[in-house]
Amino acid sequence: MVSDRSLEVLRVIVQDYVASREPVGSKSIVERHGFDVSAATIRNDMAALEEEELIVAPHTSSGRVPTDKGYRLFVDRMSEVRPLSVAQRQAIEVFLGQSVDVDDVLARTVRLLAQLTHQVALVQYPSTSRARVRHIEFVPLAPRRVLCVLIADSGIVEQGVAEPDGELDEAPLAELRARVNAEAAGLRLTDAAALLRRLPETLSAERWDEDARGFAAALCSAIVEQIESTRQERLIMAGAANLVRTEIDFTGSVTPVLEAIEEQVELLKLFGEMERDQHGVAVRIGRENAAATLSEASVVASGYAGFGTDVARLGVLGPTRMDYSNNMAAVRAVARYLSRLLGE
Amino acid sequence: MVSDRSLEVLRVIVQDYVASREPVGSKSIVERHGFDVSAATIRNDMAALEEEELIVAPHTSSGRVPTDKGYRLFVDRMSEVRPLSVAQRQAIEVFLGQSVDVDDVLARTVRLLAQLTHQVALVQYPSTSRARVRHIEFVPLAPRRVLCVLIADSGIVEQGVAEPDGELDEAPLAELRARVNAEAAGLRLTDAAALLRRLPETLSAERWDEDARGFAAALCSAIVEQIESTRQERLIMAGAANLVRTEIDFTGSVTPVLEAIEEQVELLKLFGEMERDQHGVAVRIGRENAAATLSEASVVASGYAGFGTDVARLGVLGPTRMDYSNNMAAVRAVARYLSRLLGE
DNA sequence: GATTGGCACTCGACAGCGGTGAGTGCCAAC
DNA sequence: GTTGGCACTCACCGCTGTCGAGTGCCAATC
Repeated sequence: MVSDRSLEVLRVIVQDYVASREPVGSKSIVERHGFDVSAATIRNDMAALEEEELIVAPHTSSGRVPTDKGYRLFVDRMSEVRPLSVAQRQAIEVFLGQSVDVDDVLARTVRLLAQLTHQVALVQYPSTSRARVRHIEFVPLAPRRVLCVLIADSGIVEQGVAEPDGELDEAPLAELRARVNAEAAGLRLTDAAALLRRLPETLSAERWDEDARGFAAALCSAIVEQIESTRQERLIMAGAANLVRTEIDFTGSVTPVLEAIEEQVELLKLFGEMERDQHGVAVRIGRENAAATLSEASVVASGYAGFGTDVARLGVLGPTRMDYSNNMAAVRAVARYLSRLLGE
Repeated sequence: MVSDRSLEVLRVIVQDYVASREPVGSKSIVERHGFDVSAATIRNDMAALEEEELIVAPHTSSGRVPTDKGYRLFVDRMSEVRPLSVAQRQAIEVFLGQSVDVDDVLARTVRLLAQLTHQVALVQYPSTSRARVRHIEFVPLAPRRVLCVLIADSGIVEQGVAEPDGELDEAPLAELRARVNAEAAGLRLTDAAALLRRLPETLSAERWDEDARGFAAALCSAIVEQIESTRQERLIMAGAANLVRTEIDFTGSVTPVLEAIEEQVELLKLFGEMERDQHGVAVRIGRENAAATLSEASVVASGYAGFGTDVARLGVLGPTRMDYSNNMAAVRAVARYLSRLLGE
């Protein structure tokens, strides 16, 4: 039985606790928030909230602290995601507006997000699992050295040098280039890899002798290698100092948390699982995270769109005691702006 | 007046203090290191070392701790940089051996270095200040959209999309490509940028009308932009958790240290100043660092060579109380291996 | 002259102790 | 349903006393 006023009490408990890091008591609630009831009444409400496991008292007779469940209710029902301030908006535009290449945009993005939220920011590199081939290019560098460039529609570019056994004139190289692009362009990267593995065999035997075919195979397999080694599953991080600053919110140490972030794999999995809610962002709170190391951490994330559909995710990570409203707003705004930028 | 035995005492003080983080006293020195003299004698030696400011006592009558000057003497005169263990060597080969592109190699390198040293590892992206143009490529993506790729001999590849006003057939585009490469290849990036700014004007007026010239100018300026925005001055970091683990070695907090690392600019400056010593690595200890935030930190760094001369530096950062021998050995070995890898 | 044992002294670490104050649960009264 | 009163709990703070590792100094010794 949780009354409306009780929910209001939960809200101020969350807000005050996030602001002060101190368990909040009934008296300070009525004093600081102009409730028209007495402290004893609030105590009754708090008892009800505790019954519902929305708050707990760290020790007998101390103020209350929100539980993960309490934060969850707060996030779902009570936090309006207020738009960013004008200054913050401008910061985004100024900070991201002048970048050229994707690496640079993402590096700036992650730093910006860390700055806006005062948390650790994470940006996943555009995933190639959904990305498609836009263009493949072969550039002769020297005899027996050909630069193979793969351009995906997520904007990423991979390159590598192939060292085929023989040589090939410009004309058949152009033919190969045309053929490869005609067949592979538009395919998903994984499909393109499969195609390229077979392609050399299908070259017409009249015009492609043994050597030329070997040459083509070398180039194709270089591209395949790039597809496979692509940085699809990579995260970049900024703002580690912010996490350390909140060290006190973690029992023990933040070391395992930082390690988990640097390991990436756990975070990538988590990013993959998260679903946007009605605000356009996804939030995982404390023990909602499967990983035990993250049981005192919350993650706010959103997908961002590249040249087509969502290509990857970005977000922030911090102690469960974080400013969800602000962080959700910042993550959403940055994701949107980044999408717009990459979509151009 | 520092005797030979006194230096030996300094060595064990450094070693024991690094190992235990506890100020080391005269008694434990004779006990644990088989000195053939009494504790009182060691105390006299310690008084001499203290006179020379090589060690200090944190409080009256507690064990001694090395000063920056003490560490410096240790590093310069007493630490033989012992080769890595076989297992460590193998780790390097396995970890780095299978990478394809430069981004990937460097990402692996920095993680490996963090793992080998248990410190924060830093790798500077190959500097372009000395790098030269290897190849420039223009790839038509769509009408009025041309991908411009710049390949430098440091191995880095920059790309961006130019959006010229008009259109151009393949033939003049090929001519432009040939011309640009003929003139720019081999130049330092900065010289190439200067050249490319002028180049469109020098195109023969007969075959290049107003529009075509504008088109060429758009492509050239895209390349110039890439040169200017190149990631020359970028650091990647790994092992932040290691720094946090050594938090106790920093008075106050590691937060400012982490911030300084993430800011990059101070570190890049520092990297730029460091000179290799006879071991092939450079070491900066505590207050030797100009930046006040790093006055309790030491940096061990080495340059690595790319396709020619030194292109950038890599190293580790940690508390002054670090295992210099091991870290110097690891940095040197990784730098050498990376150089070999990039030189191929 | 270098080395040694002895001795008084210093000082951080740790545990025990009581006072203080914010906060609680409960209850009877409104 | 709300309120004021009351006894109770417990973290926090500062104080105290003990313990032990380590020092500096000095006179005695090799």
